[in-house]
Amino acid sequence: MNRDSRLSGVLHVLLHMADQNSPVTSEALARMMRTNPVVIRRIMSGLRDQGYVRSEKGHGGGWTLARDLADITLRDIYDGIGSPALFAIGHRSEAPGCVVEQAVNAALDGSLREAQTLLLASFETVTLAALSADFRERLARRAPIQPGEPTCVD
Amino acid sequence: MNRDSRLSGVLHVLLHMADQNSPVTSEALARMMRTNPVVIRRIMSGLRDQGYVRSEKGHGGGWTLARDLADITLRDIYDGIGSPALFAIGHRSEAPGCVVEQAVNAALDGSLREAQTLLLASFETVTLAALSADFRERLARRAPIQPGEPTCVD
DNA sequence: ATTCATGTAACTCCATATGTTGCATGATAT
DNA sequence: ATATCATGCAACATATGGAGTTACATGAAT
Repeated sequence: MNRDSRLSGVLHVLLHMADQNSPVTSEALARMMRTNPVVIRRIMSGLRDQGYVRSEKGHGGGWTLARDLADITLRDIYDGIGSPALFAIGHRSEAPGCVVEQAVNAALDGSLREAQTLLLASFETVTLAALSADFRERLARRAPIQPGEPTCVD
Repeated sequence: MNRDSRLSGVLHVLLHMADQNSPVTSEALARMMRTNPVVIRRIMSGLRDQGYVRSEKGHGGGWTLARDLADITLRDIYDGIGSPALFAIGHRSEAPGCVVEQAVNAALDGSLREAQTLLLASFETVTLAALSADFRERLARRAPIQPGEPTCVD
């Protein structure tokens, strides 16, 4: 997986899970994502603790969605994975002694805070159901699909 | 210097340069930023090529601003250092074969593009002159300063 | 009991940013 | 002229963090 792609990766996993009616194993998800099962468990553990997904051990075990897709927004998932830093640019130091630095921080903070507010609000307007619908539409436009045919080659 | 702090660092350097009426050496700037002179030269080379600053060799050499502070915005500097990635979250892959991934990318792209537009527009409204004025105001509020006294301990 | 699946800690691997060294180039001072 | 000062730049070293991997424990279904 690329760098800084946890949110993207988790969304990918969740949508694939939504497409199944039985639990999906970490191994199966890992194959889809071209990564390691442990990585899947790692990025899903937060979402499990927050009640978005369930995991079960043993035969027939694996991961299942714990909520309706319509009740989960991108914002929920973003928070669920621990609200990682949104921006790649930031401060040199948090509490600078240098007054120049204080002025720079204040200016950047202002702009970044504004953008962050907008971005998170935007995340709140997108549900996983909407993403799934978009997915199905793209699929239909692309090619007819047979029941049981895999929808992911990545 | 911290990670992802080029913009912040460059702004810091520029404001300190603005405070001097003679060229400032990379070494002096490096001391202020607690880093290495070569790092300073590295992050300044782009700005020099774009005409925001000048560098001169030899005795009395160093860095000088090539434009009025009022004519430089945060956006200019951001572009000047090469328009680095703004966001810490992104795609798993650019041209995914998986339709699920395409839908995820499209959704994230929409939100991110929106936020990026706002952020860059915000950067355009802030001039270095405004930053410098803010710096002087903070300085005055803090403590009287003697002529020649250093204004930076970072 | 065996098999399957997750939970988790500890480790390796790797990409990237930063820091450092060394030397070439050019400008100024004496 | 020559010594000194400063940037320009390439090459290398180091540090950091994310991703991947291994190993083993736990618990559920057959």
